[in-house]
Amino acid sequence: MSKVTLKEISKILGLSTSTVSKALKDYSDINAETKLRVQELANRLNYTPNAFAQSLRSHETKIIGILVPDLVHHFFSSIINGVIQEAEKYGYLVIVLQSHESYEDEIKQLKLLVDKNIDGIMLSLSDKTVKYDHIINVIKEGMPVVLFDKITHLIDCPKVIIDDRKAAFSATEHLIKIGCKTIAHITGPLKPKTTIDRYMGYKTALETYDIPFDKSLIYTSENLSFDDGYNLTGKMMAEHPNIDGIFAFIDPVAIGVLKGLREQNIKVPKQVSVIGFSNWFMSRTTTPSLTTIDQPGGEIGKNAFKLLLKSLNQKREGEVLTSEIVEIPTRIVIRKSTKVIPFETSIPI
Amino acid sequence: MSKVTLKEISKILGLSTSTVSKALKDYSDINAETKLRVQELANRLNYTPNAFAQSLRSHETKIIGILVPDLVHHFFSSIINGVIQEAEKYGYLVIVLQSHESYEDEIKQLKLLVDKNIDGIMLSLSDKTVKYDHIINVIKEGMPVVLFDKITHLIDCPKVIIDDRKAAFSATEHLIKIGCKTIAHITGPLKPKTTIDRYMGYKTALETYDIPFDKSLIYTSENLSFDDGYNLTGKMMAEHPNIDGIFAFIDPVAIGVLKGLREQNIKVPKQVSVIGFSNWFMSRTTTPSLTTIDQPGGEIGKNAFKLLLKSLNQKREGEVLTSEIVEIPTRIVIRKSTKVIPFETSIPI
DNA sequence: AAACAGACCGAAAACGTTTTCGGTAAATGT
DNA sequence: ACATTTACCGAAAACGTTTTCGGTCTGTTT
Repeated sequence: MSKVTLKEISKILGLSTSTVSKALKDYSDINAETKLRVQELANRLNYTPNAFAQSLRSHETKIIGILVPDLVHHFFSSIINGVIQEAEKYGYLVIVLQSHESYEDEIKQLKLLVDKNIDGIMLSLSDKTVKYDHIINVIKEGMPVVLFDKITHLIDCPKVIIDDRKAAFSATEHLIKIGCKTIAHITGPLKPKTTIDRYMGYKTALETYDIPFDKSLIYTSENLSFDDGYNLTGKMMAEHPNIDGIFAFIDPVAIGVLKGLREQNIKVPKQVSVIGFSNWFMSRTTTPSLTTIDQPGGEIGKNAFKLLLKSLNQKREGEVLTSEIVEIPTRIVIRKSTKVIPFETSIPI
Repeated sequence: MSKVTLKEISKILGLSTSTVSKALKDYSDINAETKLRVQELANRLNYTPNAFAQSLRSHETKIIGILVPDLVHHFFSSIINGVIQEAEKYGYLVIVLQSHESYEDEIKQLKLLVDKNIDGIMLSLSDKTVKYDHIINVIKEGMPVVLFDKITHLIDCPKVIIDDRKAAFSATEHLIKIGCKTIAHITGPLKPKTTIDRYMGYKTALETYDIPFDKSLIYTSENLSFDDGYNLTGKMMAEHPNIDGIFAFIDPVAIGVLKGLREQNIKVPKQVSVIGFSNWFMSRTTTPSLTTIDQPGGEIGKNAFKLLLKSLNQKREGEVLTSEIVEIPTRIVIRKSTKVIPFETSIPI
């Protein structure tokens, strides 16, 4: 029932707790035979050290926290998956929290983690967060923090990102290379840096290929939803019947567009090519299947944990924490919603 | 930098740590003025009690663990979401672990949680798990455990389930009511109870409506995947050209079927009605959108935490832990992949 | 004036571990 | 025979909190 302690083992064996502790940790100043006796009894009694007591002494929990805007998302859940997998290798457990895209919640949840004295924190900013004192303070107190995906360069700490701008450039470039002349872009609320970067990537690609930028070809999805994409399609095609390429900043919107176009009897990709962003699970199940940009969530998670681990070690050694930035490469996944481009199928970017 | 402790506060104020501790907890034997002085200083110094020390004394962590087969799943992530939300209300944090459908991993991860002395565990069995000693032992040691979704009645503890059999019955019944005569069922590897129950629900519905059961109408998807559904479609329609209804035991398979049927130019729902199970996010984005059974993951998670909390309280009070079973209702979501049934749109089951 | 009741505070033990610093006994060296 | 090393073990402090049990003052009652 109740857990075995060092004291009990020591009492049974007529030893001191110090000796028992040292025997279990294979100290050199303990007789080999004593060690054996202790270890054998500990095994028989199923002894496991009390984690609280250890933490109290060592100031380490072997627990880290991850705070994401929203867990129920393929992208974030695969990041968490990557973190958990990597953390497991080093004996760390992971507490998961959500900010629900709320600044106040982000502050609250962060405090919860800090108060639990966990070893480190990984977080992706909420879209509403525009002040960063709560995070900067936590770092100042000596807590290792790693930012990923939704980041800001106003916080000095290790970060894992994908280059949304570069990826959006590639997406747009792909549409250009298959011959699209009038390319619309569906963007979102211009708060998160990622959304802005995708917009910029689109613009840069047009410039690079000498296609005039037309602001009226920019549409905005407020809810990042399937329905938004579906509803915007009518408006887009009415205002610009000559659109032959659409780059949506996130897959569900692109899938909504696909459905909208089909209902208007506009052939994809013959008449209009559509490309999304994120490679959601369902994007390969649509008809036609969706060309999109793959963001490897698992890789982001793994690398974020690796950076955190590095900070943890630096802290233990009393070194100053570095602020490395790791960029995870994305790639374009070409499926059936875009016209074929000869001699190429998948371009790493 | 380093955290403030009771001792430091007491030193500054010329009090003992006991007095400071009691002042902060509003004990009645402390002078009101002293309390104020202490509380004010504690606030100014940003004092927060050391969680390790508290846990060491109280034997409580205010942390619980949840072990799921696979986090990157809409169903499981929404369960976890429900758990986290509910746990937050009571000041609990949640450690998330995965068994990856492996029996060995399940054992390993469970041990990790137990060794961390967390307060309680919620788990959904891996498909491979057929022995339950590792869990029963944990319960015997006094750890509160709640099972959800993938459960077994061989473990005596609180559980949260949906009635897969009843839900599958409704799904099949719906096909029957809209006039389907030859109804195929795609099932999976018959290990998890949920899969078996869905199979049984299908059979029971046929019996109830006097439709002869034909074993050759049962097909098996090994990987629960979109591709499986897609690939099985040809075989099904070749062997049984008169099929007019298909009940797939999980949405991605059903969506694969949808695509397969379209490629064979078989009209859905005119010629064949298709129903899935689980209401995955994408099932409403397909063409035609998929009729399916909704499993409310959030509700399952919330209720599982509530049961765990009850166990936690019972343990604290020294009472014997009860083994309540909560059944979460599912409902059929009727979309466009099944023919319409007059005078009914949504049947709660 | 003796006895008593509050009011207020502190000493100390406990939770279980780890690690430093001695200490004892035997073994080795001169 | 004495000094010194080696091998082994234990005492004790420390991590930070909580709570029991007294203890010392006042001030009040007979």
